[in-house]
Amino acid sequence: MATVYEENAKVFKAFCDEKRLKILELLRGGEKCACVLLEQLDLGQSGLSYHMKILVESGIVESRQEGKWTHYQISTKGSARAVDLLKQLTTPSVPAEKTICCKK
Amino acid sequence: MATVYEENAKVFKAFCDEKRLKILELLRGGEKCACVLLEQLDLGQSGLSYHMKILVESGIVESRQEGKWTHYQISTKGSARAVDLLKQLTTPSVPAEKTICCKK
DNA sequence: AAAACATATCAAAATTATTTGATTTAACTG
DNA sequence: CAGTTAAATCAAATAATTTTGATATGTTTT
Repeated sequence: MATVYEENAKVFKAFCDEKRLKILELLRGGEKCACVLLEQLDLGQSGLSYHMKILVESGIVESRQEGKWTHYQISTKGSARAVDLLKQLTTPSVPAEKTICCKK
Repeated sequence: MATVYEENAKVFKAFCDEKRLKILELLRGGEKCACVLLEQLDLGQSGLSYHMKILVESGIVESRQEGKWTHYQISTKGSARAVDLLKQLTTPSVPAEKTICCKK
């Protein structure tokens, strides 16, 4: 089983890579078929598939099969969850402890 | 010069790694000296330094020098910027284009 | 059913990130 | 000023990610 750290890291993997940010930018314009992404990106077919898998597993993108085509779109829910998580990870835990350290 | 994709990816690198998430968790409890982080984490001195550099460069953490000690804390501004950026990266661009593709 | 097509998966190679130990830099201490 | 300490930097080793090309899977078309 994955630790909570690994689970959380997975969400942000979506945003850690240039290629994936380009894919997300395209998806901001609406749902896209893999074939459309492929012709707009400097990526081979298996490379696109690799990145789409990471995006889907992060929860930020969802896919919809239609015959032999796969359509991808940004997940509103997944994105909202990522925003909440990011806030949580950077918000002080309530009683900000006074750490005494480095006594000279 | 770095692309905007690289710049944006850098922000989220902070959250992509288990060790860095553990560091952020500690910093949620308030400002900490490197020496304190070191004794709470399974990391060597140079390893901690490596990760702190990535965290500082992401803008999520800020450092404060005090004599020979370095103190780290979560940056409120940097975190807010990351949240805004995340929202931006996942929000549909205004007129959601209807993409026609994959005509059978 | 065979051919064509879209996408996923696999394995190997290439690239990038992380860890580790040694060295350096800078600041304090006596 | 010599010695000590905290943290940064460097280089080498290791590990993880990404790319690439080949093959597999599943769907549609003929």
